[in-house]
Amino acid sequence: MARVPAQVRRKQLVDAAFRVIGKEGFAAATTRRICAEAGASLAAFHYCFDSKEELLVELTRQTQAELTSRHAAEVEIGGSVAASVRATLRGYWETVEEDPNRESVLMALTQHALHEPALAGVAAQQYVEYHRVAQESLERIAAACDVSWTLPVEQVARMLVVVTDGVTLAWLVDGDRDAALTALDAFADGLARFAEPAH
Amino acid sequence: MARVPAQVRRKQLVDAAFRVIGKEGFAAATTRRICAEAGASLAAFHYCFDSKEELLVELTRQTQAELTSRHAAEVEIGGSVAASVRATLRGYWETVEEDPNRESVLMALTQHALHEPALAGVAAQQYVEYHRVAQESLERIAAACDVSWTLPVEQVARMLVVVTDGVTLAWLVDGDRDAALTALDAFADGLARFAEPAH
DNA sequence: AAGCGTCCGGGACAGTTGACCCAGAGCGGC
DNA sequence: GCCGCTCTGGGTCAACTGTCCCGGACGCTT
Repeated sequence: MARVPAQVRRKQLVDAAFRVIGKEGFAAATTRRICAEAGASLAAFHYCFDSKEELLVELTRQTQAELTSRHAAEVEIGGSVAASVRATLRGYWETVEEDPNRESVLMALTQHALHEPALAGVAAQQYVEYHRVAQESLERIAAACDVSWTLPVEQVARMLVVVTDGVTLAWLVDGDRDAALTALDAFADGLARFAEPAH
Repeated sequence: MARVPAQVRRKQLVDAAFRVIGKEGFAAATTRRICAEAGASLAAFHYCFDSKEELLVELTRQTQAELTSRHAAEVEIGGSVAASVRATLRGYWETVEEDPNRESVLMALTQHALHEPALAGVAAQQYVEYHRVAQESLERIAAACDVSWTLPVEQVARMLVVVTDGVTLAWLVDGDRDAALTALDAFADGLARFAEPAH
């Protein structure tokens, strides 16, 4: 087997875990399965990580970081508020379709974190981050379209996250892409009505 | 140990599994842990169920049945559309708060089902059922308030489910009850705007 | 070429898991 | 009483889990 620096090996293992969970579910992500996917040995695993838990924490952080970094990517904003919200939501959807497993993995990790004290903080922080990114998007929209939100912006941000999570969950279950996009657009219109011309 | 008819034992085991998953997560739901919670022996388990999987299927069905039966419970409808949608969503929220674990369990089961061919159908059907119940509620509202939906009702139904799922998921993670209720109300107002006076 | 820290291979460990088995206890009907 | 069905106790099984260890291979520095 190739000789690889520990830090590179770490990333290989994290990526392998991501693939395994996405393809076969959280329960399938045993140390052996992950190592096989990464083309590494068990010894390499425990050389790089003190425990499986440590791998999981790293995986959660990395997956979340990837997601929010894409969210932050620029989407064309301007014109009507509805169009801007729509573009934002569609931007999110692109990241989902780009790697359909990412959301599946994130849900599994969240689910796991709810009952694992060591991960609880990570999951909660993950959500704080989501809300922050959503809020930023909304503030950019308000500035670009010269409107203000009739509800506290944190509240609209939470609604945005609710929509993305809910739509994604439904899509994971029934795989109805068209319905997901339609719902996303309709919600965009709905949310846009919480904006009024800035005075 | 008490001598119990097999059918009663089945229900005891299903209920026990529900409690274990709710309290300690899906991974903790081993046959032994479930039996301990139910006060039964492993032999009793395999006398009642051919396999653990069978227990899981039964659990999914039962949990889902409980949920939808509560949904169908009457909520005061009438007055404005917004008030009716709000009452509907708040009715849902009551069932969540009544047993906070139910949603947690349902999410775990859904997550599990996504990667377990034997359960895949169950999860998908569960969602079909949700949409059906949501659609019924919307149609009752339309009739009671003498309005019609400006979007296909199946579409609004999906949005309703998206909202409940999304709000619930966020709440499971951060436990912010007030934010959940606020979001629910705001979404109710938003959804109500997809109604127009019947002509 | 020698030495040394970094990394890996294979094997082993104790613990846990789902599943199973069989002898026998309880209880209703004959 | 006895029979037969339903249920239970305790034990066993192979498979799998996360973790650990030790000897040795690599490749850089000197």
